[in-house]
Amino acid sequence: MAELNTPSKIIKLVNLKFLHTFVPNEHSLGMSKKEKILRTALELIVKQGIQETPMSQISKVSGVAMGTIYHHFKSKNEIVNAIYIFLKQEMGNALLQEKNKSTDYKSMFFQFWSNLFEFYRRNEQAFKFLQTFSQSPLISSEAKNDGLQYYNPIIRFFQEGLQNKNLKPIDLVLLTETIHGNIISLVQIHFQQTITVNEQIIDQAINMSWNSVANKK
Amino acid sequence: MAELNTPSKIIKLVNLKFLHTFVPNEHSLGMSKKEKILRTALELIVKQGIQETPMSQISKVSGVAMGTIYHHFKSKNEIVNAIYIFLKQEMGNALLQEKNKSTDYKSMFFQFWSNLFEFYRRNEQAFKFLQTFSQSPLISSEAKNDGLQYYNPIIRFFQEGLQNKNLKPIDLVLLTETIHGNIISLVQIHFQQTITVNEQIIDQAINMSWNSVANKK
Amino acid sequence: MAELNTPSKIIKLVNLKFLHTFVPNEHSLGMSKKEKILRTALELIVKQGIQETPMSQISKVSGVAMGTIYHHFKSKNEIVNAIYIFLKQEMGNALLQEKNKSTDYKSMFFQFWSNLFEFYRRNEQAFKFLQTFSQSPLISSEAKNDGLQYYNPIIRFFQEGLQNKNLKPIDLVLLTETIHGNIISLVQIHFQQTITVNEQIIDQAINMSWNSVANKK
Amino acid sequence: MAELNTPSKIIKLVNLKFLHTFVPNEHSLGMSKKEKILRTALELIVKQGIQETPMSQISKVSGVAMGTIYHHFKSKNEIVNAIYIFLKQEMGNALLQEKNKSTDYKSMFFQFWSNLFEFYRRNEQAFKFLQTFSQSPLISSEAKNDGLQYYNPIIRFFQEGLQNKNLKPIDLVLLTETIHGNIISLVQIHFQQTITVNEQIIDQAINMSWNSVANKK
DNA sequence: TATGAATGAGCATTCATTCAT
DNA sequence: AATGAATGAATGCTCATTCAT
Repeated sequence: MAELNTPSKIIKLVNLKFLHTFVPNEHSLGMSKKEKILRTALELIVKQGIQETPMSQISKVSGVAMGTIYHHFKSKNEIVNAIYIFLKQEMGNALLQEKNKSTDYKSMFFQFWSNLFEFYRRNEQAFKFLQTFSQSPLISSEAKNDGLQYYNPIIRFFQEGLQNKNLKPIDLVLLTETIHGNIISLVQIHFQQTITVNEQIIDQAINMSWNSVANKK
Repeated sequence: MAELNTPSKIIKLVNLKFLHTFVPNEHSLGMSKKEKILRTALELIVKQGIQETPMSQISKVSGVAMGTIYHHFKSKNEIVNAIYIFLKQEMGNALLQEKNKSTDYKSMFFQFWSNLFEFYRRNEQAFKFLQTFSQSPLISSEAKNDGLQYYNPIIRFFQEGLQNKNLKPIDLVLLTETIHGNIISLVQIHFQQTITVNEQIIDQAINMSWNSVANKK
Repeated sequence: MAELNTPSKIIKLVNLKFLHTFVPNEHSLGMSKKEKILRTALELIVKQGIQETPMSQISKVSGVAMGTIYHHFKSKNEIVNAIYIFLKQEMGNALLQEKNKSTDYKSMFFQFWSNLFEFYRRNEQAFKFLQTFSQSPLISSEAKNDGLQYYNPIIRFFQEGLQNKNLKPIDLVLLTETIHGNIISLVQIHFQQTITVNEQIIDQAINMSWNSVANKK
Repeated sequence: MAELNTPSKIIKLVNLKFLHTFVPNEHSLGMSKKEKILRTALELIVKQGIQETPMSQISKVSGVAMGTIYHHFKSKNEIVNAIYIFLKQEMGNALLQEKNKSTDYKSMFFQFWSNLFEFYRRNEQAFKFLQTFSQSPLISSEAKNDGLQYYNPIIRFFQEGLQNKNLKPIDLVLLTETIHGNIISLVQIHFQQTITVNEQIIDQAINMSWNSVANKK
């Protein structure tokens, strides 16, 4: 871990960005109605589930009238999809943050891994939302396809590793899904609080990932 | 993989068991009402989601009257919990099937891995149900606790591996979650059908898992 | 009051009678199924209301199977009517108990008054049931007509009082309903426990009734 | 009776008031939705009983959609309580109407008696509703407590009568309940139509009440 | 843009009654 | 007589969406 930049700074940026991304009107002092709706919906849906979150509650908690919500979004489903697309973007941004200048493959692997882990850790709602709804039929295939693009940098990174024999010859899809799964596992442990996820645990986890794919020459 | 027994036979047994476990009345030739309800509910819930599966549909599809469903189960929720508990049991049984007589640690690791993977692969509904509802607040904590016990054999197996230095010194929780996550990842690839999961892919996947934890002496 | 027999002895007789009236089979050591059903229904209906007392609960609490209940009674309604008829009979019996040998009109008035009051006081369930369902359309008009006959002795007693100028010239229906209402009022005070209904209060109450109708010559 | 104002005019006022009390929006020409719901519910519940009056029927008969009913009232129960509270208010108003300027105690007694009798007689639905549900556990204790206050003027009037020896020394609770019971009895006779309740009968009834409590000096 | 009252189809659940044993 | 599993119509209530203002 010593050679890695701590991801905390990166995430702070991400979080600040998060705070304002929903705001289309940069002149408004408060949040735009649209942002209020999305924030409230995300919070309530993660806490309660989609079916357990009536539009009336989103209206009440956000302070935006029912009719206004429907002015901005065609349906409840559209809100869910809007949240999904936004969070995927955020995740994509987090992945690329402060990429280590080093061209050392292992360092870059650690950087990616850490970026994604920290993004999820810092954005519990985002993590839970994406975990719950990534597979859901509620999310349109357009939104899903749109979301896939953000993995492209990683996929390219893995392809490069396979070509350069930094990685063992493993099917690209298997490689991607497994490493992503490893990150998810650690995030889940973190939020379940079964054990405290400290630097040592993170270190163990990243190294498990690395050892599962690294081509020891 | 050559040294591993194919798990397909095991799973067939499990499935047969599955067919009859719900049947309390050994004299009945067909399925008991209770079994019909649970099977239908599992099928519909996996396909459509819980909220999208009205009790009236479970009644119609299963051919069991509404009132009869409520004679056997207190609520829709209780049905979901009953399915959860049953599937966890099945999973627990699958884990222990045809345990290789070999005391070679690696072989046993492969056996466990394969058992669980094959169980999920052969029981798509079980997999999707457990993926979707394992985290859900709909499942009572009693049911969840009950479900945890079935992992005990694996946990003991990992503890033993740590003690005997078969495994690298890794936190036990991290170890368990990560390996389980690896299996899940492969199952998901299988069901998404992005690529065809053949013996070679399975072999790569198990070896990724093994390499991530094996203590190369 | 001094010249009146204490009604307690009377009521004890009534109660004993009550205990056995439901028992058609005098050889049975326990209660008959029919009696168990009626007793349980009375208790539950008074406590919870009719709609809040499902047949299934009557079955469970009485220990008599659903089918058996329907063997003895055509419907839930029939149970309610059976209870009504039985309780009216009991009331009728109570009215006539230990009638004072004295032919003094006032004494006899006091006797009637006291008999009815004590019957209600000793049989809370009977009182509440009759109060609630006497007006109810659930009770068939046959049952209601049947119930009316038990007031005949009182009606005759009042007619006699009117003829003999013991009573003021008051419409017979008004007379009967008002005096009965007076008794009901006292019973209600007793069960509401706003005040403790002791001998003095009872005395005041009977005298109010008497003063409202007595022809002071 | 000659010295008493006929209460009919009073009641007409009450009824007019009744017509408009439910209307919160003074600009609406017709009844408010809320009023339509309450009126319809009162009518149907009195005619059929609570359990026999489904919300769907209230919706259909009132011409207000189901959802709208639940927009205004949290539950069926809340509707029942709203009706109860409203009717108790009406009764309270009726009690105080056109109070005779005379300070003659007997006249005032007759006035109160007549006011309450006429209110019930003119408002059959109110009478039946209150008779049926005043004891019911469906009515919240808050509503019941709220309802009690409307009897205060009468209670004070009786206390005064006891102090001034206009009335015999009778327990206040007994006094109140009995006189109220007498009124109820007459109203019931009226609605049962066993006999026609004309001025003469009313006169007899009030005098029975008065004779039962008056202190003949 | 914004509001929130109004809509009504849809759902989980209940319960009187039946019937095979 | 007795049993209790089975039935399914009926009910209270929810909630995504519309629309008049």
